[in-house]
Amino acid sequence: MNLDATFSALADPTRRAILARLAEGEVSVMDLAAPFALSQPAVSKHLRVLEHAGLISRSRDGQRRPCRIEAAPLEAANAWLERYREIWEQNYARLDDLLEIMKQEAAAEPSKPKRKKK
Amino acid sequence: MNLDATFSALADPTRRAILARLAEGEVSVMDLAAPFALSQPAVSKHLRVLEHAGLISRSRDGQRRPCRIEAAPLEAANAWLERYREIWEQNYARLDDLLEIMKQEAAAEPSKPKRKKK
DNA sequence: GCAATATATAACCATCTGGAGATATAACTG
DNA sequence: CAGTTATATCTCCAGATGGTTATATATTGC
Repeated sequence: MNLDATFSALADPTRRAILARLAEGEVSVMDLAAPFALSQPAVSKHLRVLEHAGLISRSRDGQRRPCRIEAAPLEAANAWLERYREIWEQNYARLDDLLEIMKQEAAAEPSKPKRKKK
Repeated sequence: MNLDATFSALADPTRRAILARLAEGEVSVMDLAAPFALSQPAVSKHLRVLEHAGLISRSRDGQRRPCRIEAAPLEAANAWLERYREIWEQNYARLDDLLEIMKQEAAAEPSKPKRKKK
């Protein structure tokens, strides 16, 4: 489960769209390619990137190679991001604090107070 | 808030390490560069990528340009991933189901039963 | 075996990326 | 002003990326 490969694979909008499509179930390569103004080899390349990142797996159904989403790398990416959750929540907390302070200042003194220049 | 730029920025281990460092507070470029076997220009390039993705901002402190983490893009990335949460949770549910079935089959019949082919 | 369909691979191209070293800019220090 | 420190920018390079067209492979159906 390689975060480099995972985030790199997710950095392309075509590949994110492919994953969105696969979230609803298995889809063949041709069917995946249809919505895009892309050649079939280009789509195959994207699928190879996704497969290499472990984000999809493929089976065999006649001549089709249906793709299936594999969520483990997404979960790993989520776990990485989770470590930063407190930061953005903290930022909201700070914003709330700031808004609260501004409200109090506005109530205490309607004129614009000079800011300390640090 | 551009997911392409965000995921692309997160795809590099040096940049993820930089973010991890910044999670603890503002750090100057030299201090950020110290742990890496990288030239200063290389670190500046990484910082430019992070800044372009909105993942960091920079202020001025004398000759220093301290970097600060900006969590908004991380939150956006998290929101994108969140849409797939049910998939990996579902996969665990399926795995649990499968293990349960295998256990029952093993209990019912010790020999290897033939799998239905699709 | 042959044609058709689905997919993969090859060869090529333009652009991007991550690194380097050298140099420029900006701000402090004397 | 001159020297030092912090950072940015320029130029160069090798390799990756995303696209193309052409071609190869695999599977089904006759």
